[in-house]
Amino acid sequence: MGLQQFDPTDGIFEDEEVLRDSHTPDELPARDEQLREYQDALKPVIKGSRPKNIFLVGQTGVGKTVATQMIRNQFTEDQKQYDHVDAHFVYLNCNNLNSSYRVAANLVNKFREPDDKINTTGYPADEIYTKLYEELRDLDATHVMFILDEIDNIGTDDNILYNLPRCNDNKIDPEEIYVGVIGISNDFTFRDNLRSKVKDTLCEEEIHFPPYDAGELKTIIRERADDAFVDDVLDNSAIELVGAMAGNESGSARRALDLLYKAGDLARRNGDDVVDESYVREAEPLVRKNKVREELERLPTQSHLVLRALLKLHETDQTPAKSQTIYEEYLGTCEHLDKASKTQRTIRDRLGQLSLKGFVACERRNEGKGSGRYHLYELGDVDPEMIHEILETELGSNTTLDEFN
DNA sequence: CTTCCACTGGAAGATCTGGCCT
DNA sequence: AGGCCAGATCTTCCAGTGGAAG
Repeated sequence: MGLQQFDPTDGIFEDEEVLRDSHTPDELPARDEQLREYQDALKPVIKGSRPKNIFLVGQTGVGKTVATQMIRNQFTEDQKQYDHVDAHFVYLNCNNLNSSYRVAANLVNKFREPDDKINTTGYPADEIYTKLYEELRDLDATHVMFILDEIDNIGTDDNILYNLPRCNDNKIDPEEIYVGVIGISNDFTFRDNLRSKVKDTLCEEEIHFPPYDAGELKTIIRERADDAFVDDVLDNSAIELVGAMAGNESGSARRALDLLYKAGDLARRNGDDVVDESYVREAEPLVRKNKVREELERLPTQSHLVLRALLKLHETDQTPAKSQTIYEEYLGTCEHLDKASKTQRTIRDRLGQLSLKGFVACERRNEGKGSGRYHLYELGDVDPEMIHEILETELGSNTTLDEFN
């Protein structure tokens, strides 16, 4: 059989990009109240006075980032008709930035050309702030609003959140530029762990984004599906089921759209021209499994080694096992694969992390005097086959290097 | 109620990497 | 080159823990 023609159309999707995370929709259903609050909170900026700091909280996939993009676009458009205000928005996703220092360094780079970026380590802490303030002074604008998405990543190191909202007090003349912060977090406890001074300034205006319920999710799905799918392809039963599933579980629109995309993808591969609820059912475990797989792959080498040791114990029916037993198996694994081994304490930390993520199940035992207190570990709710596969590629690839020596 | 086991997990600091500045 | 800086990861040390046994 010869090659088929390349054909941009398929029977299912009109524009599958619409279902992706990067897509900003024109409408944000069921978020009218939040959008109104958001606009109100930005009023001081359009008036040309000192901005308020804004804090958005809500779980993942409930529209915080999308709302911010929409508001930002609207604001940028509206301010064109006024001479007295020229606000810049600087967006930074703090994913993987676990300290104020790194956030500040990344903010500096937001103002710089690609060939002029600074490195994110090596400077004394206050120099980073000095550099940041210099960039701000050089900026030709009346306001700058820093949007710090997933700001909870910085943990308890809240320096940046202390300094930024206060830099108009001493570092930067408000005549030059006003500075405001918009913090976005999906961790509800984050705000409470901040120093109270920081909390008060950052959360001047707090906007809460609740999870979507099934009905709201269906509205969102219908809207997106209109652009994403070829007309009449998406069966109503699929919409109902995706809405119910995502609504039940997380209230996350992102999750609903992931599901919808996967269902469509399955139908396309199957050569079908209707996406109905059976495809959604088929898609659900695949979407979930994919998430787990990605997370497993991202684990550091030491965690992979620990998993490998545990997997071996699992296969020889020696689980659940004490950390001591696992450690001994781990030492054997390291030797076998010619990797440097770490101390027991480190491996205990790894086990703890694995169990937090749910890859490992942990049960505390206490047999009192004579046998003491300890933990028993076994594989968590993960398919051992999948762990095998992943370890093969992550660890096994190193052993094949031997051939080249 | 006290003892005591066999770990657990917090704290502090060592070591290594990668980068800045003079 | 040498001093300094921050992050990441790991080591060392050890007080603390919880509950059955005594």
